[in-house]
Amino acid sequence: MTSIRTRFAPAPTGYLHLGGARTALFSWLYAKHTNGKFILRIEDTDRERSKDEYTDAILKSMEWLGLDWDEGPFYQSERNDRYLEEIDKLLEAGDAYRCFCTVEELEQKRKDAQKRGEKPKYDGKCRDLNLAESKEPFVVRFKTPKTGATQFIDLIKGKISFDNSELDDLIIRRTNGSPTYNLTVVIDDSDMKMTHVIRGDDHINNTPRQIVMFKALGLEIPKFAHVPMIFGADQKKLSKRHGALSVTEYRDAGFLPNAVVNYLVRLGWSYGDQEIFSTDELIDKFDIVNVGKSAGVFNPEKMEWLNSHYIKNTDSINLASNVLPFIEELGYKVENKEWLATAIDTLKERAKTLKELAVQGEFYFKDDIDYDEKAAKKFLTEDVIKPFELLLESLKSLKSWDEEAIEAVFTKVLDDTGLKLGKVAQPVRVALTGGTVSPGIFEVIHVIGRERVIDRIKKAIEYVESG
RNA sequence: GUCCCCAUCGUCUAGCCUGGCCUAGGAUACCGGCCUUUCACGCCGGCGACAGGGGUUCAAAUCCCCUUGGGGACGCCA
Repeated sequence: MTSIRTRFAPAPTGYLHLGGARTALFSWLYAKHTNGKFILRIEDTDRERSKDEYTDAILKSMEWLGLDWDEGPFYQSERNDRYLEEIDKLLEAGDAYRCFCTVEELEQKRKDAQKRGEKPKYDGKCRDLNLAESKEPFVVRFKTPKTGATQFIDLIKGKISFDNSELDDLIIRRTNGSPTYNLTVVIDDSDMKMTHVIRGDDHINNTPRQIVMFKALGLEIPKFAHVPMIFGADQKKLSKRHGALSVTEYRDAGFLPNAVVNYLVRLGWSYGDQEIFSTDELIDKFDIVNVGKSAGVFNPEKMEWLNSHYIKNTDSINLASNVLPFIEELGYKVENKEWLATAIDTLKERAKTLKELAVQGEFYFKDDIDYDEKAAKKFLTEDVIKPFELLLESLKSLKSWDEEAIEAVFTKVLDDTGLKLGKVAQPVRVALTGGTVSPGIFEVIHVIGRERVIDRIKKAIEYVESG
């Protein structure tokens, strides 16, 4: 049995978005699962809209997601001669012909057809004229069979059939001489020996057109698997209107690649009731037969939930490098990664994104604490001077600076003052963090460190005394 | 409009192929409780779906047909 070869073939006309990423992921997983090869191909035949900037972004996004390719990236723009060669063959064999109809003419015919309630398609005016090359601009069209039907077994959708009468003679070579998508895909998928074409189901309508060309060129037809679309909350194909879309945007918002992959894979694919999958597990368990037929709605909350899961379950020391950029974005510098990891330990149960984590831990990184007005008014009152002074004294001389010892200090102060923990902890929290919400107070004290804790408590006392 | 595809909680889904174990399971979101020094986490509980109608069958979420609804494609874009 020949080994399986799949591909991802984006057009560099935009950033890699969630839908494309999922298609790439399915394709990649299927190749990995079957011990096959995953090929990356950049479909940049549309010179007007293709941009290097997008190609770079797509490659970066794939790398970030961990979707590595075995061959490529191949660029269609570099394979022009190959396409023209096949077009000539088609022309010679009478399977294609030159068409001199103008754009305006075609536009008008489309409108008329629409008016008559028909599917707008080329009427075949030049089909049997056998026109030779001339100075007039022309395109080359593929001569689609007029009768019969073209069908294929889609690995996801099942049997799909089109009447050939539905297909018109599509353009395979533009006036400017460049080849078009449906032809280049066929040649590339054949040249690159693809066994499985896994792509978005917006390509279902292209499939019969490609199959007739595979046949005309005498090429082997690959298997097809059309994965359903991802919709926005309005049930419409995911697009710019739906807000954050591109993979890089999620990276910059503080998502972990594992979380994005895990979310994407579970949208349209399942393995019983399991929700959390490691990459190795996915490679082991992924199969096209478990991909659903229907479109899925993108649900940001569930992706956040997965992200928080992965944040909680990643070692803080590993998380540190991922968090650093977000801390820097807030304008702080952190040199000591070990220390940062201890801070992250206290924050990661609470954050849905790395960005959130950095913001919630801001008091760890900044020098001067600004009090939240309400919090200060409520908690930094005369009553706290006494316990604060007691705390200061004990903390200054505390032998081992660990959470247990710090807790013991509090217990002692509570005993001496007869106050309840809440009465002391909240004011301390405000003194140290500026607000009323933070990780556990003993961990906070531990992480902030003796010098800065003492400094902040002193400042709080001064604040109270100065009214 | 024409062709193609799709249809289980708000959302992602299990179950469907190979009818009975489905009083339809899980996850997320939401609501409530417990835990608790705050907020979270965690744990426990609740809410909530087989689009409708016909068949076939002793029996249908599961098989067949129709209707309805939704989406996609109809480019010298990919």
